[in-house]
Amino acid sequence: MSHHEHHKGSRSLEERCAAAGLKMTGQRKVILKVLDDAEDHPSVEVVYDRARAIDPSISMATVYRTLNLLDELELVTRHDFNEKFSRYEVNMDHHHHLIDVESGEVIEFQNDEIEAMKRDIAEKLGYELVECRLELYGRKIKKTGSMN
Amino acid sequence: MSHHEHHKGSRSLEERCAAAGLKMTGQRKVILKVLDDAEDHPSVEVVYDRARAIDPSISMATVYRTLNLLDELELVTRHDFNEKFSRYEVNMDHHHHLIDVESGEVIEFQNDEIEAMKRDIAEKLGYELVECRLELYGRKIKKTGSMN
DNA sequence: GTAAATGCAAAGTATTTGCAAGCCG
DNA sequence: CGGCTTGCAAATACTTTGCATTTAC
Repeated sequence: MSHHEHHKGSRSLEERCAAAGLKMTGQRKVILKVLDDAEDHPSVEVVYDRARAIDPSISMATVYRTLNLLDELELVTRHDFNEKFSRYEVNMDHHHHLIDVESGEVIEFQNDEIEAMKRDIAEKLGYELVECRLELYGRKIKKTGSMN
Repeated sequence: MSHHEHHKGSRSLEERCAAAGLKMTGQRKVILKVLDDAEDHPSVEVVYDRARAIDPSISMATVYRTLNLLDELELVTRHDFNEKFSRYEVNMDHHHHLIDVESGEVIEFQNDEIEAMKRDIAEKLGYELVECRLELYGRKIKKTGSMN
């Protein structure tokens, strides 16, 4: 299944923003739709491009301001995958990322054992876990035997 | 024990750099010493300040160039702890970080179970684990009962 | 109507780089 | 000596911001 079909209560970003009291301007709607539709982890630049494809009047500043706003509201998550810019993703279910070091492809995964272990480790160090970031960087394993 | 007393074969950064064929200029020696002595995870700015305290002629550009060089040689590790700048750390034993969200304090930890699990997850996704990044962000737990 | 949001351009930060001069090996 | 290093300042790259204008509610 496509992983961005609003599992989380089936509320679109737009609905969640409206609920937060944000004014729904035309530009905002477009940016939110772009984010909602994204199946990847777009950079600001990419969000900007996709938004402009719908409404060319949208400015970079608005994209930045909107993303910062959404980040503060915790409606999106900002990622720094060892690049010089940020990537964004709508905050749906909690998960981590495996980044293909060769292609840059990002794969999402989730693992309950890891979740428990993280909380455990933090606790043992005297901390309550507030947030966390786990990124695996890997190289695709070539299958041997069935060489196609 | 202080964790930077050269466990890794007891070789100082300077020795490891010389072995890599780098020219040992005065500035470089100072920067390497600053890094070797650091018990924390200093930003470029901090490395710069500490280096200048020893030799005021050292420039920011040199600090940046040196850190990039060391990073390429994998003699230091660059971290992005959700700040707008990078922090560096001498590459000793493998470990992860717990960052105190209130004070910014960074605590190092290591856990074999997590290591195994990481490799496992990557493999199940068809990847060979090349690198990884695990950061826990937490809030210090206040002890109840013994209120001091 | 009013506060919030926008576009533009200018400013800000962190980092990199071109170039002439300096220094290690 | 020759090439790696350095300092300086200018250039980059990403992001933020001041301000006048527009817009949602």
